Amino acid sequence: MPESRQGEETRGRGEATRGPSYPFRELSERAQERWRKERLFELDDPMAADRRFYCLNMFPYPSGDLHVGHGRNYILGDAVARVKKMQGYTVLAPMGWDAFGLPAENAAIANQIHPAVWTKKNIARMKTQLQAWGAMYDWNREIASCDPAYYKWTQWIFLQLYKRGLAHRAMGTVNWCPTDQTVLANEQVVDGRCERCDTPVETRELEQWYFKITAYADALLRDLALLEHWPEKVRVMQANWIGRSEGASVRFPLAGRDAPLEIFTTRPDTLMGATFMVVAAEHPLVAALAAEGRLSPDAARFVERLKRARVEDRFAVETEKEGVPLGVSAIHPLSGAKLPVWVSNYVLMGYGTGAIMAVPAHDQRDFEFATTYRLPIVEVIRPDQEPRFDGKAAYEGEGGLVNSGRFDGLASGEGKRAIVQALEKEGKGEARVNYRLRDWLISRQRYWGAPIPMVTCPTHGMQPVPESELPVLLPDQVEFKPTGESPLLSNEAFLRATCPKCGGPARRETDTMDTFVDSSWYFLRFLSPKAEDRAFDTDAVNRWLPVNQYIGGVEHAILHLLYSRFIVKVFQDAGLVAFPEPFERLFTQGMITKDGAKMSKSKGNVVPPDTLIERYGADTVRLYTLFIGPPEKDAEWNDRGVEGAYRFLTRYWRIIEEFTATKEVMATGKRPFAPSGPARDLRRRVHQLVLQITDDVDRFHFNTAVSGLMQMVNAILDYEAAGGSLQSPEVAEAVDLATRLLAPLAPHTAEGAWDRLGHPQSVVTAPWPQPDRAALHSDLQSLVLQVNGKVRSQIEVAVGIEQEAARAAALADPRVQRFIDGEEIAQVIVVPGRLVNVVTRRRPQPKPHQPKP
RNA sequence: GCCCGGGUGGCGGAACGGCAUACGCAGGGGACUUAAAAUCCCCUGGGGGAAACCCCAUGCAGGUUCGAGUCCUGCCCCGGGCACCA
Repeated sequence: MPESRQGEETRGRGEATRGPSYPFRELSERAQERWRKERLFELDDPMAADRRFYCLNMFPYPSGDLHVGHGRNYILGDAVARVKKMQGYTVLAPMGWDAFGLPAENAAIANQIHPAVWTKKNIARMKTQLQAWGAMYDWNREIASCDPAYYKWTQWIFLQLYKRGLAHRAMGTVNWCPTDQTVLANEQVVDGRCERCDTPVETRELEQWYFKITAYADALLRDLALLEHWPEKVRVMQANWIGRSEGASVRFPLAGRDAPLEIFTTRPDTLMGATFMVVAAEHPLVAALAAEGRLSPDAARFVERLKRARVEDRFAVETEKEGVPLGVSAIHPLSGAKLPVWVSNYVLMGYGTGAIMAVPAHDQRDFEFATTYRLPIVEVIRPDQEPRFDGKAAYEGEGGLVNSGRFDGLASGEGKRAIVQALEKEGKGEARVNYRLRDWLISRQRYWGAPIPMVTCPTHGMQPVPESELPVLLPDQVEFKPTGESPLLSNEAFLRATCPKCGGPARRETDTMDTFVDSSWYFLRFLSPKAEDRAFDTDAVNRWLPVNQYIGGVEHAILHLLYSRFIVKVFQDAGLVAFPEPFERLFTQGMITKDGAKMSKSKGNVVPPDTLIERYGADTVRLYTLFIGPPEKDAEWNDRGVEGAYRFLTRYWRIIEEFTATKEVMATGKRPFAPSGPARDLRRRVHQLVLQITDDVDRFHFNTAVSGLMQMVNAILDYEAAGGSLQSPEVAEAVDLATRLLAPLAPHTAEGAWDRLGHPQSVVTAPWPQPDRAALHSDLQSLVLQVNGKVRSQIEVAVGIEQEAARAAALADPRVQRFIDGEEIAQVIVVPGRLVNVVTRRRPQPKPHQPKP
């Protein structure tokens, strides 16, 4: 659609506009050019900096266009970086690209464009957008995870984990996305669906690569306590995901078989109430029975049906509990009773051992199953009071042990200890901590990722590629077909490798790594982004990390943040870093919605920043984005609201222009002055706002910081309207303070203003203002007068008034007297400097009431 | 079911236990203009009143307190996370 001709001629808005405006285009261009030229955001020597602040936005996936919702993340980060810089820190604020991943490959399949080309194009586009916002990153440190210079070190990290026994290949039941034609990590399955494309996930038995994150389950859980500056919500989510539970591991011998059936339980106190056993369809016992031909046709059919079912149906809570007996008996380890073993859909292979002891009296799931299949139910826990087991539902609480032989009479806690002890003595079990966390499945049957640096030799088997041969380069020439096999299989030259042991021909691993491996260490790379001889500089990262402020979306609360913590812990154990956690402070910003929904192309509610920046300037968009609401909360975008921010900047700029009309005032502004009356009131207000805004930005309350700046500008304009001169020392001071406070939020405008105010240095390097205590001082203050807690009057009194005097003044106030007339004063509360509350003894009769019509 | 958030004008939201509704948007009225836009000024929670002023209102019901949007108890609703986790 052709743009209006007028839009080109006016410097302000797209429509024909006269009247006051401000030259935002010119200001933006000049400011950005200056920042680049003066290299104000570049860090030359990481080891030289003294007061350091590492401010990091989660690096984006280069999907194409950014919208204003993304902008919130970068604007926040940029504002924080600028505030810290003005507060005297050396700031590191780098940016990069999480550039491997499926969308690039899907674009390749759909449009015959190479993923590398598609990605590069998107990076260029998004970089332009980030710069248009005025977000200033140290572009000298830009990295992209698809760059061989980067993924060489992702591969190196794989080898370090392999060396430490933390990377292994294993057969297992894995999540399979039929649309993306690849396996998924547990963390990438949401409600039984692929987190990326929402396709119901299936399971497959495949051999895959895993990182042993479970070895760090305990440390990852324990060190959440160190993350006091993380949102509580994120810590809770991670703790739930790790899912630690204490209990016991118990081995039930199987009649006629060597291997016992091992189970995990959190309730060893209910052991004597176990009346049957249940295993998952994927349990090795089922496979063994099948192999021996001892699986009944019924059981075989049942197991097959379960394995084929979609994950979302199979594991939904509402799904009916179904089962089939396996015809095998387990021997109770303490009572020796024979317990039938069943296979059922309600036991999951992915948790514990994939087998349970069923205690129907004290577990609702077991109870439902026992009821359905008429299996015996034995009550073994009986509390002193109701509720207790009543035969209608399981009693899941604690209580005294009954029907438990020699354990009768013990309380649950004692019973747990006693039973575990008895099991240990018999060699049938022991206390055990179990985690919900599974190992991290990192191999993907896709092209656009870092190749896993392994080869298979016919004689020496699986061998790691020597570090000296890294990177294993991703070949350009492959066929992109959604076959479910890695496209790398189509490149013969890539497949040919040599065995590092014998030098003979070997076959290269064709799986690539999950992109979350790429992003679990990038924050370390920024300190030495171009280093060719190491992944990162240990001295530099030890000096700069943990990241002081990490900013990103809450959608990464588990995946990226857990993986990064894991990798850093591995590095700490390997002596590569000297800190236990990568991110000191985490801020998760809320989503920006439009028409009540998350912005997406398919919904057609995306607000692109480009036209807004064109029409109102980057600073307007920045200010509105910060003003829209508390940054941690979701907010609804309102195009009209943008105009409010624009009007504010226009008013501010008018002051700047009119003020600088006479520069001599600047000189007087520097001189000490003790104004009185309106000038003094203006100073007090302005310095109060300095205090408030400083507090606001320190606490990430950017919405109220913007509001504070609006109030400051309103105060100056009110001062002028009341007859005050803009060419006055008090306005000179107000303008100076407002400009510095505005600098992190609307940097282009503030930069231009700072220049007009006669400063040779950029406002980026100006010091953050301090309020003048003397200016804050006042001789008079208002005292709120209440009667029985209701505000009835307000008086002006001298600051520091004695309590007794305040009390007397309150009681003397005519309006107060009207309300206490004839009533006895019970009490007078004086809050110094704030209020006086006169409390009367209430009259017994109610106040006269208006009769209803 | 369990664990986090949250519920304040027409809307986004503000408020160390102390003047609820700051700031902005929208709306109404006015000034300027041939007119419109832009800009500027005034009004704008509900009810009553000519006015002074009074009453009511922060999801609901209680409680603590001289005083509660804020703290406590119980509920309702909305958003998010986890979930046959043994």
